[in-house]
Amino acid sequence: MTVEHDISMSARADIFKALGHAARLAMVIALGKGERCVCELQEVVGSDMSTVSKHLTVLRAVGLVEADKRGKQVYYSLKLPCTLGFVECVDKALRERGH
Amino acid sequence: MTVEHDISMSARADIFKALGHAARLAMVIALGKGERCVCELQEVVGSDMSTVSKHLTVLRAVGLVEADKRGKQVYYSLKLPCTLGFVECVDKALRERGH
DNA sequence: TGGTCATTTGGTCAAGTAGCCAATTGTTCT
DNA sequence: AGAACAATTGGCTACTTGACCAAATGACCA
Repeated sequence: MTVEHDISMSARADIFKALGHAARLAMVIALGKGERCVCELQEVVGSDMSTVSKHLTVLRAVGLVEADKRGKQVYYSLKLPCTLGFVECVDKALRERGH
Repeated sequence: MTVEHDISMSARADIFKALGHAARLAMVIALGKGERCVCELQEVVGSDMSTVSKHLTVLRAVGLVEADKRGKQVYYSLKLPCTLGFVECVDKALRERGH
């Protein structure tokens, strides 16, 4: 068997849903290069810090990222690096049909 | 470089978004085993056929699946099989924290 | 041609999501 | 203690989504 069926379909879908937003996906890709604090991620996506923080809450809720508070800053890191592999496959498909 | 940055982030995110719904993800997983007509997919997810059809429109719009009309039926097939690989990785993570 | 079956489309409504601002929490520095 | 900074939370509004029903399309069969 390749794909398991005893895991809730919505639990799986929630992970995709969390990645289904340009800002959140951009942050996950940035985290692929190493941990970043919220203010650094804010620069990546360019929106209000409160918005960034809420996006990070979504990513944390599904276990895609992990938060580590150190001093005044909170550092986020990627817990599911295989996400980047899928992004590459998606990119390949998008390139093939000419973005 | 591992992840390209000249491809629109929202184009990528739209693919994740399309997968971010239990019914759509279930259909994609079912299509991983081979092509299926809409009525077969309807049995997989159990909702109204019009709802299933709209979900399939979403998947088709982002290029995840392909439609082929043969006689009265429309057969859908999976265009991005690497999706299944990511689902497996997601499953592994979900299992590790005890679904 | 008329009927039936598979699928799609249009419309409506309830529910969910994203963004911003303002206010709050918690930490460091003086 | 009080100022300054990083991050989170609450609240509001605008927008998007999902589900169902009803109606339309399109293919096959009698």
